[in-house]
Amino acid sequence: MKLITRDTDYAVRALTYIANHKDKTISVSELVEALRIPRPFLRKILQILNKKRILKSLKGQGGGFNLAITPDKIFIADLMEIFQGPLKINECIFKKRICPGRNLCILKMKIDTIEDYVIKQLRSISLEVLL
Amino acid sequence: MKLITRDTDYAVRALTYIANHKDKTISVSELVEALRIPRPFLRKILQILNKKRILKSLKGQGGGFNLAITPDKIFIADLMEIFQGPLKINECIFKKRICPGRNLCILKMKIDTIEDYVIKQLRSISLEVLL
DNA sequence: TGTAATGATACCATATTTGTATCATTTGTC
DNA sequence: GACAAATGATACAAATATGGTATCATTACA
Repeated sequence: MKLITRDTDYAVRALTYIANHKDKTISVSELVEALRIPRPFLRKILQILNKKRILKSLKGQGGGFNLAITPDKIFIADLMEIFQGPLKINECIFKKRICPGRNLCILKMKIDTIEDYVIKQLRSISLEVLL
Repeated sequence: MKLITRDTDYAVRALTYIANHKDKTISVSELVEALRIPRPFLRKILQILNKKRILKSLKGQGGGFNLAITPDKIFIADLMEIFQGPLKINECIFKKRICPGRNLCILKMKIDTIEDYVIKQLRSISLEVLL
């Protein structure tokens, strides 16, 4: 059961590193060196974060990445949504079918309650909290 | 993000059906008919539940399954453990590595807190509650 | 003894996750 | 301007997990 996947995890690591060196533009090479994350995979992740306006990139010699927004505005929940899709803990099993009975509806309700709590928590964890 | 996988879901459905007909021995055929679950897959699931002493089986003509324990002693968390492995929401990403910094430890602690809540909730949902 | 049931087990298909490879584009430096 | 160092875009591939099949053995009732 994976709440946080590898790419989200890598994103957190990269972002915390970048946040901890906020005066400097950080290249992929430096991140690979520091975090030991497979280079092409990390590049893909950073490119996504750039597109999502969480990082901004500088091309060319001496280029690399900086935070596009302050760490208190970046939440774990955001990163999870970016890399793992919508925050639905219970990726609904009942989707393509007629819900086959009240009993499972009760279960669904209970799972939904749990889900609400989890999402609320995830939305409260900012990058700043982790620094 | 899937909290409950298909096999756990099918197990819940089968068990609720069996629980709702507790005087009768329920065959795979009847369950397939009632629940529209692929037969060989359902069989596998029922066999596992039998091994785990949640169902008891009767072989031969007129055979099938009955609950081995009362519905108030069967919890969603149990079924999830059977079909999805240990209840670790955060199937630890830090496992095979040296934890690379305090920041991620903080994240881990926060996730652990969420996890404790979720597991506690799941352990409180019995089959009886769903009937 | 035949048949209707489950037990055990090996296999297969598909989707997701994780990671790779390659070429195009931009930009600083000589 | 040419070169080199960086990211952008994108297609591909390996590994794993999930969902499902197939088959033969075993049991037990009629």
